[in-house]
Amino acid sequence: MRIATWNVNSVKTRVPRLLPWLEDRQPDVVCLQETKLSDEAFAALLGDTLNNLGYAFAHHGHGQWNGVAILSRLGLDDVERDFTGQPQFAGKVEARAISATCGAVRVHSLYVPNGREVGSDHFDYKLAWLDALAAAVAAGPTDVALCGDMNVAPADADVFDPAAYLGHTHVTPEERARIAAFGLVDVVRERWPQERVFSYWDYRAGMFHKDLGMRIDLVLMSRGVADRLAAAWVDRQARKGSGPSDHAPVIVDLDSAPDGDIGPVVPPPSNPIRSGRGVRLPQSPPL
DNA sequence: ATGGTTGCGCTGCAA
Repeated sequence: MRIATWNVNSVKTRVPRLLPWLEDRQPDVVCLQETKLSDEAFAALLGDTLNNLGYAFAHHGHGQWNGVAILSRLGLDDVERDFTGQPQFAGKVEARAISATCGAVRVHSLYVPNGREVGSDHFDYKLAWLDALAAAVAAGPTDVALCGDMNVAPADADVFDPAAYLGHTHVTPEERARIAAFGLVDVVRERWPQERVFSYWDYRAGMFHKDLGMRIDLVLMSRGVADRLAAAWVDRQARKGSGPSDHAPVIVDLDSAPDGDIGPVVPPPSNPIRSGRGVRLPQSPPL
């Protein structure tokens, strides 16, 4: 089971990158963020194409800003738009969260508020949003994957220069405490504990070329799901070339569930992180 | 090449 998450920064603009990427990477479940479309526009743009590729999909968007989706060819059940207690901003619940059950895992596609400036109304909104999400997830199924643009770098190693971010959002103790409070496994960092691995690079000033980025697109899994990990990596190829998003996809492969309800039963390896079993693409270093 | 970029949507804001 291959799960991917990608902030595409406008799915309409990104169609020429998204469709070849789906063909190349063959993800079973895809979480998209910043689609910037209404549900109707998303269905009109991609509905037939996705169905022909074997994906069911659920989209949640109001157009122009935000917008999230889940694509799945392993089932897409009990779709929920927003989450219980989701805070509003400027009097509105924004389209930043959608969840569904795919292959016995409760999958969330999330676009956490940016926060803008530390101490701003938007920053308070970000913290409240993460608190409410944690409560909602805790009340839900045990086997869970939070996927998306969390807009938080969990540790100093997740930014190119911690000093450059002092006083900025994405790195404050308050934001990092919210990520830790989920009590979930950050699977890319667990798999690559010492590597320089980013998922976002500003478009400006040649930041990607110089590999000056941040790791803010995360896959956070409950322990039982993370124990099935076969691979976890950032697909930097998707950030290269013409017309990329400013974010790269994160791709996670899971071995079959112990109950064998997805494909053949495979006993869990004694060390699933290092075994490399089930890898369908080379475990290239994240650079 | 005297250059912070891109997307949305039409003016400047959000990221």
